[in-house]
Amino acid sequence: MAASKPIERLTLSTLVAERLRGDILAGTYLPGQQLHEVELALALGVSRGPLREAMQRLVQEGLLTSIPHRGVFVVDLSEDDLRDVFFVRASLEEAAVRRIVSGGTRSATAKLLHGIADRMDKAMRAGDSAVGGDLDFAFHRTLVDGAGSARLSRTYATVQAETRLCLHRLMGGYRRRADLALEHVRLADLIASAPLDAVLEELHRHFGDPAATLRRSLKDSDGAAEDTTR
Amino acid sequence: MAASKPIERLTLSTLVAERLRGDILAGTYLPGQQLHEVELALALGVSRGPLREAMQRLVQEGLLTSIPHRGVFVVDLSEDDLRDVFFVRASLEEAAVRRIVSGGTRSATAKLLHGIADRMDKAMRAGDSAVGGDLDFAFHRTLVDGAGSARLSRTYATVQAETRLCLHRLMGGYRRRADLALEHVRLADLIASAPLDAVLEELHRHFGDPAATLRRSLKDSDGAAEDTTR
DNA sequence: GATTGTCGGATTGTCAACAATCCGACAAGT
DNA sequence: ACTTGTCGGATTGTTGACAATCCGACAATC
Repeated sequence: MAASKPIERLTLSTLVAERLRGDILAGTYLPGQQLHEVELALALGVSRGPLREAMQRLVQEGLLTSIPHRGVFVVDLSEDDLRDVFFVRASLEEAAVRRIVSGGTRSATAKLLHGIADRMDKAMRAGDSAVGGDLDFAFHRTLVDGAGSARLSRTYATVQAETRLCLHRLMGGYRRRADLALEHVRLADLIASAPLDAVLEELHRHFGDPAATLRRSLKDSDGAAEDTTR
Repeated sequence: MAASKPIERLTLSTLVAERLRGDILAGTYLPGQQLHEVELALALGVSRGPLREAMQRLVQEGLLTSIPHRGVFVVDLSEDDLRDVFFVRASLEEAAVRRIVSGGTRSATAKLLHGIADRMDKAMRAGDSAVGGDLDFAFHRTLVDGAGSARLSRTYATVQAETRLCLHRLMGGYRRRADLALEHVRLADLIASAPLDAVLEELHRHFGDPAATLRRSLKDSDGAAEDTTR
């Protein structure tokens, strides 16, 4: 007999949090939009208690903001927020890279990253930006997971969620760029065997300058296939 | 007339979260201890709803862990947890140092840090380890705050809280070491004007090896004035 | 016209009651 | 003796009702 995992129990508040997180990240709600408890509880078929608990979680994750006695609102991220998100994301990814390159997970991580980069290349060639975008996120998440630090990964998840919000809010979504997948392949190559400095340099190049990316994005609002970093 | 700040509204759940956080960090509850909702709500004079919301927050902060239908427990941190906490803390502090040294907050941050280090020195000379310990935490928090990143500071706060838990759980509290305050003075000096590499090197030295620190702490359980890092 | 005061409606915050879950103790069956 | 089934008690999870808060609209006053 195969060994089994314990059955995972999920409270209603957990399920509600997951649903809301997905909807927020999918852009279902406008930035700054208020989530009305009574209306939302009715729509989800739950009472307000678990909904409040769920929203509390998302407030902690940075996706919602709560004003006592006024309500809970979807965050409205500014250009400064974008800069901050990118700064923290970059810091976390760098920390992960430092650990991966100096530790025992280097080749395993590179292998996973190569897998994702290849699938991302295929998706891009097939013109499927949505899948490509998801794989882009997965690439970076896998990179951070490669450090083997639960807390680093958990922190990264929240910041990555905010990145998605920034994409919707400030940049009009994930955009395809011709060589984006190849950049990821290159990163995976470097992570496999390059010196730390070379990896970090490429990572920096890969991120670019968030503000400049934003400005280009706003100028090219009719979609000139310009880069949007993840 | 002086300009006034808006009056801050606090929900009961916020107040409960703050109280619980303080009590947990003060070691009021044993590692792994269950917090019983009915009993605790009675003791705090609130209903279970706000208490549940508060506990949800602390679960997100990593101080509590929730098992559906079983209850909420104070986290029981292992040696691996200690390593992880220290790794993430160090990563965040490094990221802060990189930004401070390359940005415009260098001298202001160093000034604040010097102030704290001096007060810490005085407290240590006066034999007041508790104040010294609090100042030690404040030093590092101020260092991270100097990066001017709200998200970095917020993340650091949660990891620092876990550090305090580790101290209680695994190391028997904050211990005084003769030259600890001077180490902080030295760090503040380096942050004021040294090259990045020198600052980072001293920061690494300052942290030491968490596992070795733990082992020394367990061996010296009768208190040989050995270092406990923050 | 500007300022102050009042009120009602919408919404959030809290509470207490009931439902659901889980675990341990005990009984029954093999 | 070991395994399976049942039940009760303790606790958590959810619900709906009531309390509290806030804001905007409107009236009254200067």
